Formats: sequence, structure tokens, C-alpha cells
Amino acid sequence: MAARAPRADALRNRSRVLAAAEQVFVARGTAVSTEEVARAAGVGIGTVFRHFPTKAALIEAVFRERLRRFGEEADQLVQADDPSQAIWVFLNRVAEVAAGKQAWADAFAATNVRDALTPAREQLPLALGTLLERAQQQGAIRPDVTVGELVALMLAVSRVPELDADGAALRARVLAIVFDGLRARA
Amino acid sequence: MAARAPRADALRNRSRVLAAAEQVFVARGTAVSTEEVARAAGVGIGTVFRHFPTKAALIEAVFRERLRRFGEEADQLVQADDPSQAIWVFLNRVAEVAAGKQAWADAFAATNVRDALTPAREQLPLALGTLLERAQQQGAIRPDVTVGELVALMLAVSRVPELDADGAALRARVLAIVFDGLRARA
DNA sequence: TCTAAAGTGGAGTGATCACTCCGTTACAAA
DNA sequence: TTTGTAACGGAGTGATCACTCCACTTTAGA
Repeated sequence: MAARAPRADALRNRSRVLAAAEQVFVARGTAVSTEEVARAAGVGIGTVFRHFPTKAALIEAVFRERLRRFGEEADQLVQADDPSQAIWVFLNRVAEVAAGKQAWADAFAATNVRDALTPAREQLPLALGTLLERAQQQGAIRPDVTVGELVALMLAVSRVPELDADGAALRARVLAIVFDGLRARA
Repeated sequence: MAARAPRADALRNRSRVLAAAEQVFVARGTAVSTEEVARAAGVGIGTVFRHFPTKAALIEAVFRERLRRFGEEADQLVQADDPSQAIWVFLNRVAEVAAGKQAWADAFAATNVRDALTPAREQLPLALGTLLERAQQQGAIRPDVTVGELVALMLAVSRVPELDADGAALRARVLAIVFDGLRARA
């Protein structure tokens, strides 16, 4: 009955696979073969499937890990001093990380990570909710916006295609328009 | 040298395949097999490949056809009388058609349709440019927005995921925020 | 140090696809 | 109507994947 301690190499390999998968998925999309993920992680393909029973489970785990880290960043911003700026800092940060990464919507389509964004259960939506409420009390953001709408907007903006040569500039201008839509009217 | 007239069945089959492919791609994504497209069109798989040499070419053709129809709608709105409303009508129409259709960004990722959105070459960006200019002269839309930004925004919004039970309502609220960002300030 | 069990790696398996090939069919022009 | 040819259909081909299986290795606990 007493569970044995997990083996050190198993833990190490698991996090290696997660890190390598994130890199590879972000760079080349979630359509890359599991074998390539294994190669990038320096493990055999059998090891990948031991830790993540299906490819969908691997994609989901990568996405959840990314959201978890966003949750930590949001929490740190909740502690910080300047409440009216905090939410803009966070949204900019999300846009920056998401820039040009096709893998995100793939992950959303392929897996069921909705509950990772459900308030009252996960760190990210809770912290983001706090940031949003504060910004609304300060009059920085219009009062009728919800956390769900914010998340949807950021997911949408993360998919802005590279229409012209300077994709970064286009993304910045699109983001500025969306932010203006979020601001409270005088 | 004198080219023979194209066969009636070839023309018929080509448009049948295009129509069936749009239906199937929109309903189930561009990952569906070419054989399913052929079945939906009521033709053999060989016929599909005769008209569209690769699957990517088929996806691109479906997407271009969709853009072409949007271009026609935009042109009709250019003729219409109420210039300050025309662009909102058009943007709403695009959002309505795009709602819940995962196939779009797939098409964008998989094919090279950028030039179908290049102004001065295609109907859609030209007509949309006219609608935008008018709306800006009327003071309905902020003067610094470009056609490219509009297109990018609409592509992004078309990818708003279904985060909660009522996907349509979420999309509507997200669209309202984006539209507010586009409006000119008093 | 010893050993039972957990973990590893990678060849192998079956399924799925995009695409080809060619015998048959249907059309346009004469 | 006849005929040359463009178009059709669908079995077949080769490549790619996700996933399995098991002989071997490494680890935790005694």
C-alpha cells in the first residue's frame, strides 16, 4: 500500500519531454511527429508514451503548463503596487509570448483545456479576475467586460496572421485597437 | 492551336467539388480526407485530383472562392446609400459567416492566400478599402486604421474559441469590444 | 550490496492519407 | 453518327504516424 518514491530519472525525463514538446510545438506546430519530440528531448519514443498516454494528452499537458506559468505571472502582478497598469502589463506579456505561435489554437482545438480557464478552479482565471476587477474599479477598463471575454480576446489576438512583411508591427497595431476597445469611456 | 471548348461535365464536377469541399471543411476542418470530399461531391477521388493537383491547392481554391464572394458583397455595399453604416454591416456579415468555422485559420496556415488580400489586385481589399475610407471621412472609424489591420482583426475574431456554453453570445460581446476599438473618439 | 520493480528505448504494427495509373466512359466537333 | 480525346473512377502504392511490446537498464529500499 505504501507508495514507492518516484524514480529520479522518471521525473527528469517527464519534464524534459514537456520542455522539448513546448519548444517543438511552438516552433513547428503540433503536427510534428511524436518521434521528433522524443528526439528533441533526448529520450526514446516509448518514454514519451509512458508519461503521456496519447499525443493529445501531451499537447494538453504542454498547454496547461503554459497557462500555469501565466497564472504565476498574473499572481505576481496582483501583489505589485500599480493596480491600474498591472492588467495592461499582463495582457501585453501574453500577446508577446503568443506572438506568431500557431500551436496555441491547435492545442485549443485538439484538447479539452476549457476547465483550465474556468474561474474558481484555476490560478490563472482567478488572478486575472482580480486584475480585471481592480482595473475596472480604477476606471481603466470598461465595467461590462468579463474574464471570459478577456481570455477569448487574447486567444484571438494570438492568432493574428502575418499578412505583411512586418508581422510584429501589425500585431502591435491590432493589439492597440483591441486595448482601446477595452478602455472605459470618459 | 484553337482550344477545344471545355466539357460540360468537367465544369459541373469542378464546381461540385468546390462546393462540397467548402461544406465539409467548414463542418469538420481541413483535416478530412480527400476521399470524403469526393464522396460528398458525388465524384471519384481521381476527379478531385484532376481539378486540384494537391490537397493544399483545393483548400486554397475553397478559401479564395469564399473571399471572392465576400468581395462581391463588399462591392454591393459600396453601391448602397448609407456610407457610415455600410462597413459595420460588412464586418458583421464576415463575423457571422466565420462563426465557429475552424477551417479558416487552417486554410490560412496551410496555403498561400496572402495575395488574395493584397490591395490593388483583388476585389475584396479594394472594396473594403473604399468602405473604410468613407467611414473614416464620416468620422465613424478612427482615421489611423488600415485595411490590413481590419482584415487581421476579422481573421482573429473568426477564431474566438467556444469557451462557454453559449459561444454565439461570447462572440457577439468580443466583436462589440473590437468594434468599439475601431470607432473614432469624440 | 542485493534485488524486485519501475522505467527505458526503439523496432515493429496497423491504420490512414495524399496521390498515381490506367481501363472505361462521355463529350465536342466534324 | 462517328470518332478522337478529355475526363472519369477507384483500386493500388508508398509514406507517415500514433501507439505497442518486450528485452534490457536503472533505481529505491532493505
